[in-house]
Amino acid sequence: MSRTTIADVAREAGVTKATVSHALSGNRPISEETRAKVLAAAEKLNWVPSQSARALATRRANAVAVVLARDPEVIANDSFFPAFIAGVESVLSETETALILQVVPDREAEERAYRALTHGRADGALLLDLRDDDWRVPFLDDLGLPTVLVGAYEQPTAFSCVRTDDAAPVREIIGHLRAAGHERIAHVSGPLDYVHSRARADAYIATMGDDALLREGDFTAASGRALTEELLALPQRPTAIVYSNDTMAIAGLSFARSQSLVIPDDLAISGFDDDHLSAHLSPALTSVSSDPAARGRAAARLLRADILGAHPRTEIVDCNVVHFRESTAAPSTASPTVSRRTP
Amino acid sequence: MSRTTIADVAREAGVTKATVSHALSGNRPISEETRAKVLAAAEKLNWVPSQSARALATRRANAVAVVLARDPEVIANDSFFPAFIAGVESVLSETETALILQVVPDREAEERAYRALTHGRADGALLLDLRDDDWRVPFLDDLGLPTVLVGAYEQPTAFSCVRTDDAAPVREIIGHLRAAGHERIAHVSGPLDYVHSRARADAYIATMGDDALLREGDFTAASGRALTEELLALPQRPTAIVYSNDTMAIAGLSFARSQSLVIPDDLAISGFDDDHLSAHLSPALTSVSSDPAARGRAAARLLRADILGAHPRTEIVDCNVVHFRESTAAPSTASPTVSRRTP
DNA sequence: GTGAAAGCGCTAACAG
DNA sequence: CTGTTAGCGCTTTCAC
Repeated sequence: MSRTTIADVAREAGVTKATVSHALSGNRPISEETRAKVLAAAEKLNWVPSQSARALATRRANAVAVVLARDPEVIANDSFFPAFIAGVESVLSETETALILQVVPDREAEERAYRALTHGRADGALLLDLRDDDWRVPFLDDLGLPTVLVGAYEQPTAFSCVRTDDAAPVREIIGHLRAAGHERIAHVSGPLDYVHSRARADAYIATMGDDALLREGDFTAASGRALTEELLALPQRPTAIVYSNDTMAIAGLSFARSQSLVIPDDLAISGFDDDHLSAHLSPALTSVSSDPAARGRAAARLLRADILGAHPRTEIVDCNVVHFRESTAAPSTASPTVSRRTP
Repeated sequence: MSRTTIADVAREAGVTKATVSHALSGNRPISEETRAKVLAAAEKLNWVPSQSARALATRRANAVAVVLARDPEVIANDSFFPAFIAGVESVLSETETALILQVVPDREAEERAYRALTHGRADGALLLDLRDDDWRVPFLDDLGLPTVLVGAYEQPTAFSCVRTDDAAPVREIIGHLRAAGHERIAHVSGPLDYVHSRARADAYIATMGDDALLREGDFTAASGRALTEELLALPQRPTAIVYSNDTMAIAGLSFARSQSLVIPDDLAISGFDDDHLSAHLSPALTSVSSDPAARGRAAARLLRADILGAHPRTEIVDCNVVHFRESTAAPSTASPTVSRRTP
């Protein structure tokens, strides 16, 4: 392992440890000459400062954390997460900051995880899957851990926040469906205590005027199927269903088909998240893409600023784009189109 | 932050720091009575040992790393990765071990990342996306970082390895296609320097007898489309194409359709990885599921053992299952079937 | 501009 | 069974 330490480098360069340290950090003026000597020695000995020693001395871990309290199966089927992480990483790597990922089974484990992280493992955290009145927000505030909320958290908070407008695409889809003559438009939401599910459902209710055709799912294929079955069994069945993710939409589409309904003639369908395969389904699925990587980048930048002591702020990353495809096309419509950016 | 230290707890409990340390670690016999006092004090002061101090003292980071040198877009569209990580985490969380994720743009950055990790950030690494003669293998060996290879690495190595049999499902699919009367069966592979692409392509060549209809793609939809176009333009076009992932298969399927070919009547198609939407396509896509979570768990367990000083060993996680669906069904075949485990 | 020395918070000999 | 004493490898005052 790391047998060579800063002392070896100092000896090799003929200076003291302090000089080596400063030559690398630039925290105090160093003559060009000695700096060169130090760098040469470091290079020669192939030395890299120990992160753990540095973390202890500076009280900074140079790492941020994402703790996920999700079922592994849900993680595996989520198209948002990997792209989000990729975005986060692209920013963190600029400053040699590591990303610590932790998946926990329950709340107790999650609290323990955050406590451990706070004490020397991470300098900040990214909070996903926000819920109304999320317990983690005051908890992390208490812990004093810099945190960025990803999602439209409504309660007052001192944390930075990356939001998107989830309502606009819902309004746009419903508008599109209505223009095509649809009146009985249903919505299959995600769990309504998630703020993003809630925002979409609220936009649906506001646009439709009531929640008679709203059904609460849980983002799994199973719930998409079950709720579609329920909706199609209504005396006045809906002619269109707006789903809160692609997985549920596909499951619903399959079920509707198994009942000999033709999509979109008998039933129009739209999803959310724009899974990379959705455009290739047949019929191609109308969905909302949301540039998770852009949101990851924004979140990472805000967190970095917060850790450095900046004032928390909210950034709106408006990247939701509705892709209208065959699953909502009127029978005559030929080629799929992409809408402009949602306003 | 962590203002309370082990000294505070020791004072509160009326013992020394060493006793506190051992009361928690169990590294030496402690009377039930003092242990209780210590735990009570720790609880009261809400103390959690500092990871960075512990890491420095024990020369162990209690973390393992995964470094990914991939394009963010590829990460976002990969169905293997999130499930694999979830599996890894399920094992790591048992021992409070953190997972450090790092995405790097190029080889230079990757080397730096591994160097930094070795020095106090991580105790081991998981290597994905293995290539023939992968430079990382000797490099990490040099660094002395315990490592587990995920994939069928063929060169001699002192590292532990989690392998699967990628050849068996390819043979099974080709056998199935031949039984259905197909003779001109093509293969669109991933980059052939990836060991898993290579293994699948080799199985294809061995089974077919030649590589006349083998085309090398890069796992992206664009390459799937382009190579399908190329294959379908042949004087004697193939009647079946075996793709090395679902993304390329779907892109190929879309293209074939745009040429008015009927799937599977005019062209049979199969994928790999069994994306969660693949079963819902129309026609449903024949694909190979490989339980990435199981492989993640196996890799994490091997790595933990290696870090503890166990002898490296190779574990075969045989979890590839071919799901025969409509895209390879003979026109008459009614319902999709699932094969037995590949032998 | 550089050196010397004192920690950061914990673990691990070594005593007793 | 418990206390004492050194460090782990770095950063950071404080002198010079």
